Amino acid sequence: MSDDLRRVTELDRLIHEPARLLIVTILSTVESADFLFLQRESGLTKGNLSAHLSKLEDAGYVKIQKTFKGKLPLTVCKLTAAGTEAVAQYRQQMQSFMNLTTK
Amino acid sequence: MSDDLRRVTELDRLIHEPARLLIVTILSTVESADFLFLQRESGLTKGNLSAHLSKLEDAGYVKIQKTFKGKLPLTVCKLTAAGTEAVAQYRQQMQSFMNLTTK
DNA sequence: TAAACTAGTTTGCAGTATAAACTAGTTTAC
DNA sequence: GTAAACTAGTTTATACTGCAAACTAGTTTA
Repeated sequence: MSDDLRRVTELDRLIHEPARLLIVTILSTVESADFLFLQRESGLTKGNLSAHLSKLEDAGYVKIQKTFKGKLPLTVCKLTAAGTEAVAQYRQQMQSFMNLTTK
Repeated sequence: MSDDLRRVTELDRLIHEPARLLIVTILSTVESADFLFLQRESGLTKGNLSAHLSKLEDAGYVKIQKTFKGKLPLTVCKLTAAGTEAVAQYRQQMQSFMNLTTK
């Protein structure tokens, strides 16, 4: 009876975490973003952002390129195809869930 | 600029957890529900359900009444006014977030 | 009266989010 | 020239969490 409702427990926890949901959402609005841009936009601390980015990278959702801007390190992040797909699916599942009880 | 987006990190974590989101959503569709009904509907294990209910109770979101059905214990759960309000707010916040990028 | 069942709760463990502390290098001040 | 402050991150420590297995307390069945 509440089989549809139950699917809420199948949400991708990697995306579900608010800090990461924020990060991937920001990333989905730009072609790519460097670390400091993400930090400013998200308001997360460096440590926190770094840890979340590593998880997203491990999951294959974000590609991280380390280069240099002049002599300073520059970390550029970009959603992968898998990441884009995961975000789309998450949004679809969450919206479906919301629609089940909103009306 | 992404101030609106950032609010996603302010979501009530107590409600955000999928298992609890499921529980409170089920509770919001009924006047009250006993433990076994919730277990069947949610598909959660007893231990898990018990632990989540305790958290919701501690938060004041769910009222738990322990009685007996004949000689067997019966645990009846019910959303409190605060719980109903918290769920409504969560839904509103999550929907706002979704609307920011879905469009 | 022993075995199986009911209705839960507690415990143990593995995983998590977070900020503080750290690393490695660069620029500025004196 | 070298000490202090800054940049751009990563690692570590801690406190919290979700989860199922093990347990509790009582009841019914054999």
